[in-house]
Amino acid sequence: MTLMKDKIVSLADKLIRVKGFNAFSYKDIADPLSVKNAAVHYHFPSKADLGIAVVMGEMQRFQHNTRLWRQLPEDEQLAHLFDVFRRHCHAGNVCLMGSLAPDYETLTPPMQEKINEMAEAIVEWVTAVLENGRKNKRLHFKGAAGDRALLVISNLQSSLLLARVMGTDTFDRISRQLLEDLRS
Amino acid sequence: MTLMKDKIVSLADKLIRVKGFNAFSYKDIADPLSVKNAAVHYHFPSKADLGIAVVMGEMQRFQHNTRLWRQLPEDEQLAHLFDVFRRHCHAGNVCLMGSLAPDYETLTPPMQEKINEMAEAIVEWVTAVLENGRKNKRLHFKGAAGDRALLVISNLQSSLLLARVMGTDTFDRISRQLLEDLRS
DNA sequence: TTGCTTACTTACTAGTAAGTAAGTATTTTG
DNA sequence: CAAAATACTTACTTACTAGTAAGTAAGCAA
Repeated sequence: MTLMKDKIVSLADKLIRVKGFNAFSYKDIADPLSVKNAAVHYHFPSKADLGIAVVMGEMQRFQHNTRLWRQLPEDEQLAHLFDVFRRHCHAGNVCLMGSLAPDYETLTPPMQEKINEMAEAIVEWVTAVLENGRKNKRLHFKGAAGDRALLVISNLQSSLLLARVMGTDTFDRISRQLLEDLRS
Repeated sequence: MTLMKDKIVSLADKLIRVKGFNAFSYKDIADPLSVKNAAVHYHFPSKADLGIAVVMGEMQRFQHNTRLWRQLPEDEQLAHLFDVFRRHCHAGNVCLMGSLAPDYETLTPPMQEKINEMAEAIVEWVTAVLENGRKNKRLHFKGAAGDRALLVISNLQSSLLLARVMGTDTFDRISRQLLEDLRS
């Protein structure tokens, strides 16, 4: 767990969320950390390696968070997820999926694969929470839980994108509506 | 109405939707059209000029379509909009907003401005359709029409992104769910 | 037919991209 | 204490980027 390695991943994560994967360079990482671009290549030989590390970092945070929330009622677990996105919104970030999906066709197959894994992990978790929440009468919706999960994720992702163009209250308007729909 | 100029815009539109604005170059446009990159610069001095032309083209198509649909019942107007997105989905495209929003911070202010205009035009139209549809009992939903419009647009946008990563049926699952929610 | 405009090409610049080979200082290990 | 691994730097390459300056061929206009 080198310090520098973590700093590189963390900065790359931020750059992907703010500028997009194809719009940042190794220089954008090396300069703020006061190292040379070759130092970044030492830790991550190719840009795809760095991209994969960023996605894996996000997956670990997601797993860590959802474990912390496991004991809570399902509507509160969902509210916590919304809150993660809200914080990103106010930091001017979009979510990793929202940033990487448009660039998907320009990425290497191994990186595409990691993005697929991340997407499936999130869908799986939201589906389970919705399904259990409906059983416990804490959440109410029509149709299959899997389909509804896609709708929820799609909204969270896209409201961050819209918020960037139309202002941060866009996120709150969408997510409030969405959470109210599920609670009543 | 030069032929070449239209071909350039049309190809740029496709490239933005498939690879993203920062991932294509003038060469990607010049080569398939069998001209030199300077020819592209002749028509569009800077890449931002080209980007603006693409956004304006999309706005014109949107205006043209919505005018054609004006006489239809609101739920059918909405279904037509969904269909435009469905066709993009099956062509492997994401929508312009979905592609340009992640890159927003890397774009020039004039181009950001044009994207804002496009977003506002779409939100305005969907809001009006939802509002009228609720009056005519053809659409049913809770909350403000403007908030609901954001939710609808957010879903259309994001389901194209998710479809790219998780397969095209993702789009259909989300949009069916969404349209059923509004119709019942 | 002279002159202007349109739509390019040719040939180039300056800058930046990812990536690498070889060297070095520092720490770790047998 | 010597060897080897770690974490870099220096210096470089190759390839591509947006963008430009100058020239040209074809068509139209007075």
